[in-house]
Amino acid sequence: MGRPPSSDENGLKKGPWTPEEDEKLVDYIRRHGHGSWRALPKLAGLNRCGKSCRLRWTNYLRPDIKRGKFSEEEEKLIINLHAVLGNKWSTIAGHLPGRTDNEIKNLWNTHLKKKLLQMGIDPVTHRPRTDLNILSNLPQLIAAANFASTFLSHPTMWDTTTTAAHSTLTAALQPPDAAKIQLLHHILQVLGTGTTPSTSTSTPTMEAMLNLLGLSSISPDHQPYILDEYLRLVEHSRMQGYSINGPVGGFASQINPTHIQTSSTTTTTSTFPNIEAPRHHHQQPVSMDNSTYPSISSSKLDSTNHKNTNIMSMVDISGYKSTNSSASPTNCDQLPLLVSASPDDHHHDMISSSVANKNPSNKANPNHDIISSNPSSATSTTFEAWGDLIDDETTDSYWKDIMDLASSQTLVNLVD
DNA sequence: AAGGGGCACAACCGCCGCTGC
DNA sequence: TGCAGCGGCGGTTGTGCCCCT
Repeated sequence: MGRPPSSDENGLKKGPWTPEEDEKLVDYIRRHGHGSWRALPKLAGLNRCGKSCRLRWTNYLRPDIKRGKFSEEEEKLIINLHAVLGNKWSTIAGHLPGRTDNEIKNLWNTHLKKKLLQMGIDPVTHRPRTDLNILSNLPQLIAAANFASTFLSHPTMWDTTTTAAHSTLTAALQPPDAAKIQLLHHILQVLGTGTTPSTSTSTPTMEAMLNLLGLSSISPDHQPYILDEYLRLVEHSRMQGYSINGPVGGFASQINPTHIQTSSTTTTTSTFPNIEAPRHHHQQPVSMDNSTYPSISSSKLDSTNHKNTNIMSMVDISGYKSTNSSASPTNCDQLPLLVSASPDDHHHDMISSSVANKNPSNKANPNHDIISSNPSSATSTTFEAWGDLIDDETTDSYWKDIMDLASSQTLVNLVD
């Protein structure tokens, strides 16, 4: 462990300390105190720089150092303190007798950070991870994708506003992003059922589907139409050669219209007539086929019976709610407070964390009250949400994080 | 049994702020 | 007031160990 023995340009030794050096240092400090660290090495007969001696003493040789595994209480305390103080390791260490800042820093970087990430908590902000904020926007994003698909298929529907959205969305739906769409489907599938298609025997209700897709604010008259588009998008992805593997395919098959149920009735195949039978527009890309929507006139959702089975509420970050009102350093029984994950916070988080990176003193988090995420109050429009996503220069990292997330059981745990 | 990857952690590096001259 | 020295701090690196394949 440590580094190979080496020396700097002044001939001073660097690297791991030998037992002899340790003994010399301890012996000297016991008899004389450390005094000036700069002068100490010479006086103690050490061929080290003062800084190296100081670090060795404070991080390793000090007699009051408690070594060994951190207890669960200590870990909780560190998390709580970090929520309040940020990366002020020395201050945090001051609250843990016998522990050094270096030790705590190492523990944080190798252990606690991952632990929080696994819990879906951003270790920097101690808020629900921003990718989860993105996830809270996914219904809107998917709805936007559906609209895009709609516009692609119905140029006559375009007006100046939608044309702009269309071009944005068309770009967003280019092949490289088909994989993203597939991933979105996958995630939504997980969010929607809390299980994988291969193991799920449940069928989503129409209400659940609509909420899942963020369509609750859309006129009920148009909802089946949009849903149809959604399924068409899935099919389109298939047709484009972006194989919709298990989960996504399972998702689509789960939405078999013959099994979609409203809260009180089972819809008939007339809602999605193009699902069961081979659909002519499956034979070509979504792009300009304006002969679709055979179902539009006949498909009517029972809008009077629109029970709001809000699937997204299942991933409401209120699940993270902490009951304490302040993250007191002395309260180590609870995990640190978490704050709003409302989509509005997203960019704010990005900015503040960016500022925090410049100014460590800003890393400390105020003890905000928790506001549960509310997809309905998300980014003002679906197009804006989509635009935000695809315009954001950090999009790639979001996707990476989402992929990480999707590959873990975190979401399932959240839903649970 | 061997190799590779991840983890743990000691140690180094560079910057910042305080203090004394 | 400005500057230099020093201590302290946070970030990063490098290496041995351990576990898994």
